[in-house]
Amino acid sequence: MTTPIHQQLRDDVLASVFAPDEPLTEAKLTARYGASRTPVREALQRLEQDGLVERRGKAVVIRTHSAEEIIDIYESRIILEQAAASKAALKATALDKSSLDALLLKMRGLDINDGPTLAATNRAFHTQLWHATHSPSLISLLERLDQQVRRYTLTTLTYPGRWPVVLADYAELLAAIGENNPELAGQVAARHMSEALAIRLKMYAADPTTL
Amino acid sequence: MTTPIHQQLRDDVLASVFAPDEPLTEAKLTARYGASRTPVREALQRLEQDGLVERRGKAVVIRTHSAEEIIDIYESRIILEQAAASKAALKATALDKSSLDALLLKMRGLDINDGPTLAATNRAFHTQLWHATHSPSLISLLERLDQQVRRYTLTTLTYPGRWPVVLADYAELLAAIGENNPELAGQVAARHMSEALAIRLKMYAADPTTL
DNA sequence: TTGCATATCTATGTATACAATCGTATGCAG
DNA sequence: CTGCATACGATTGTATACATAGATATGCAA
Repeated sequence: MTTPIHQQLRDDVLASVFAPDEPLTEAKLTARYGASRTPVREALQRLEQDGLVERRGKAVVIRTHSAEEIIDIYESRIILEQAAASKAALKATALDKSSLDALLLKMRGLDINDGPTLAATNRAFHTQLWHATHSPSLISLLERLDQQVRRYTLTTLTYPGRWPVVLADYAELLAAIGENNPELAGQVAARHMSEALAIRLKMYAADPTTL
Repeated sequence: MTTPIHQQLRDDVLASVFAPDEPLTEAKLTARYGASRTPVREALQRLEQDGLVERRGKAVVIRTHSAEEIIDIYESRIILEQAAASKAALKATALDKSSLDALLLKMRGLDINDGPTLAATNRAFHTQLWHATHSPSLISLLERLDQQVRRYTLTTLTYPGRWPVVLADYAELLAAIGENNPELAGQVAARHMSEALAIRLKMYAADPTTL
């Protein structure tokens, strides 16, 4: 039931088009997207339920997360990524596996300094992995968590020396999935995500303003 | 941003007031709740995002889940309940612990045959446990999963011999939380939820119509 | 000048009119 | 009788008018 305006607005929010304190008034959005208030309101409501915006008093504003909240979400995600990796090791089809292999191959060829492409491809890899679980509930939960913090693009991928480790982790992960070893796959995923969180915390400690 | 009509409609849906194939037309709901189409539409949209209703073609109908889908949700819930128990063992305050103790005490005094009360109190216990994690993301994910299958009230609690085991499990769980043992707490929770799923599967195998 | 009361203005909440669409019934032809 | 085309009806999608509330500015009095 995702309307065009909902997609546009969500994309704009995720692309940080709006400032965190800028009120998203319905009038402004109707002008911007050329629709009437009704679809705009519905889009806003969906974004609110997705945790992307929040009501502050009467106004709707971009939702920001404290460092604690981001860490909390990240910790939940570690749990779910581990579970997803395990389940993927049990449920992945040959097609799933070859898609993941192809993605990893693609990632190996990327420019290590092209942050946005790295981030996008990395996300594609994760998404593909989630789908390899063939578990609608896991997919939905992970998409939800990811979306909530996607705006905080301080990705760990460009952290010095990180990218090769990421590629190695993924290779190990795919190997575990390839041989249907759920424990190992889950363990690798958990370690990988935990390291990402650790780097994130380190970056935050070094400069708390760059969430 | 939860409107009165949204609450009423959700309560009615969770109480199985509507048949799974009955179209929830906006006209019918405006009449039932005495509001105009706009708030009704917003309520329907929220329920759709929560996975309680779905659009079938143009109509909105109660969302039903296949046995596979219910099992899938249950498996995800096992993961999250384990995580929640672990985190509760780390984060629960003295107040959290005493609230849980009080709830368990209350559960011990319940009539073993009063299914609805058993289910309600059991849910209260779980909810309290979730909150003891002080993790907004975990709470939100668990509430989401719970809500999606709450209508399938075929609770395992009235299965012969189950209730005493439940009470024993909870006592063990609270003990683990009391001594801040996250591994044990998580393990107990996982075992508890897995057994519940196993019973559910057994009940389903015996009579596939009673989801 | 400060404090409060009040008026006004702006944005949202609600109702309803209008448009578009989907499903269905109906009629006609083969 | 069956198949398809068409027209109609019901329901949702969209726009807008109206109601309401919250914030802010204004003016008066102390």
